[in-house]
Amino acid sequence: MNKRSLQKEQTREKILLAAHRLFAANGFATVNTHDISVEAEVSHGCIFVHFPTRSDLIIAVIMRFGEKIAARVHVLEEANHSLKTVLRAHVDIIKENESFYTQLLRDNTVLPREAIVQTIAIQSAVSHHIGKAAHKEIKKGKIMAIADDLLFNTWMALLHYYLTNKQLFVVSGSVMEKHGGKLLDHFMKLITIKTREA
Amino acid sequence: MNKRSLQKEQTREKILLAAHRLFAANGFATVNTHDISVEAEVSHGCIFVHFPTRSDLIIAVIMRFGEKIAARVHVLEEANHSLKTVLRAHVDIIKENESFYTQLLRDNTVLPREAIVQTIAIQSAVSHHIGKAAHKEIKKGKIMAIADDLLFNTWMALLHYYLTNKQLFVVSGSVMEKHGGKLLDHFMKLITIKTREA
DNA sequence: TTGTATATTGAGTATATGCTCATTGAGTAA
DNA sequence: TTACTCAATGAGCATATACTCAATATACAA
Repeated sequence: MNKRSLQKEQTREKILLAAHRLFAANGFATVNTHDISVEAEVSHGCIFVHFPTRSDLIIAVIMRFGEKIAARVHVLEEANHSLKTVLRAHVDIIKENESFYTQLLRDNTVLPREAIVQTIAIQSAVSHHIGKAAHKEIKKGKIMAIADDLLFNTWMALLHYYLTNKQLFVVSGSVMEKHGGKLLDHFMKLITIKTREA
Repeated sequence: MNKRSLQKEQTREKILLAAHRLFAANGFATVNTHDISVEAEVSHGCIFVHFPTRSDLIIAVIMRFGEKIAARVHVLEEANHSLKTVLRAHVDIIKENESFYTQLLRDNTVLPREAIVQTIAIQSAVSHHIGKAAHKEIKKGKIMAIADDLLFNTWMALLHYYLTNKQLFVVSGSVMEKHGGKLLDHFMKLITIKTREA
């Protein structure tokens, strides 16, 4: 690979990273291509050399994010984790990417179609692992028999509610950091079958 | 009141109703003032005679919506309803205003600050009634002892998740119509204390 | 009936922003 | 060294859209 195409690759990378940072901080709707070019320290026109349209750039940033998350989720595949372990890992993955993930939820309606498909794909992967772990514990009689979709949706709903309404729960910083553990315990308590002692 | 100011009032009303209809159908971010003037059958400039800025119009529409909901919620005040009855009423109120309410959730980030305050006020009113009904049933030992905020947030989270991700649950029409009952039963099952028979 | 007040109009302005393209200059191959 | 290639530039274009304002039409007061 020669110096020229290496340089091009690096510029593309700078733009992607700058866009990711700005989207995570300010959302997809408010960040414009000019802001991105300044943050990436390239000219405005340079953006369009690498990405034909603003939408294409957004899609590229989200696709890359999706791959990163997918790789993280994939680690759950091998081992035979308990439901609580899987959910804790889920919280951790979100925590590591909280800003960007939150904007993805908040600005979902203004995203290009391909980007929305990607966000759904991420959730499907998570759903698979949660469903698998839940099944085992339902069989063992540890947790209540709840339809797959309701169990998953209730968990996702809780996380998404805290993320998208962040301002209600923390002044600044990570919601998952502050409330993730509590949410996990709460959810487990709701679905666990209480065995009466004595 | 003379004919002239009556006419003015009617025009203002036409604009508010038209804006409400378009916002409910297409969201706050995508509907522009021109579309609203066409829907209201007034000139574009007329919008700004009644509302100095687009934001002011949005705030007016949302304030009116908030008052409408508050009046509906207020009915719960008097009687000594069970938690399930209160939640069912909540689902019904949302169902009656589902399109607009959903857009309010979806476009929350692009709304003017005053409008966001209003949406929080609506939720506070509901929260109050749910909390009151829940307390009684916790005392009676019918439902689990869960912190007020977690109980309310879990319920809101479920509803909001189904509303904002509508496309996952219905092809068209009302999500609450189709899933409201199921969600209610599911939530009650989660928080109810299971008494072992025999 | 006539003059004034005002609700409404719609062409026009200001601005934001995605996108283009002729130009530049550094890298590459002969 | 020289001719060519192409990544990068940034001034400029096209469009969308919130908002203005002089002109108009209608209601009201005398």
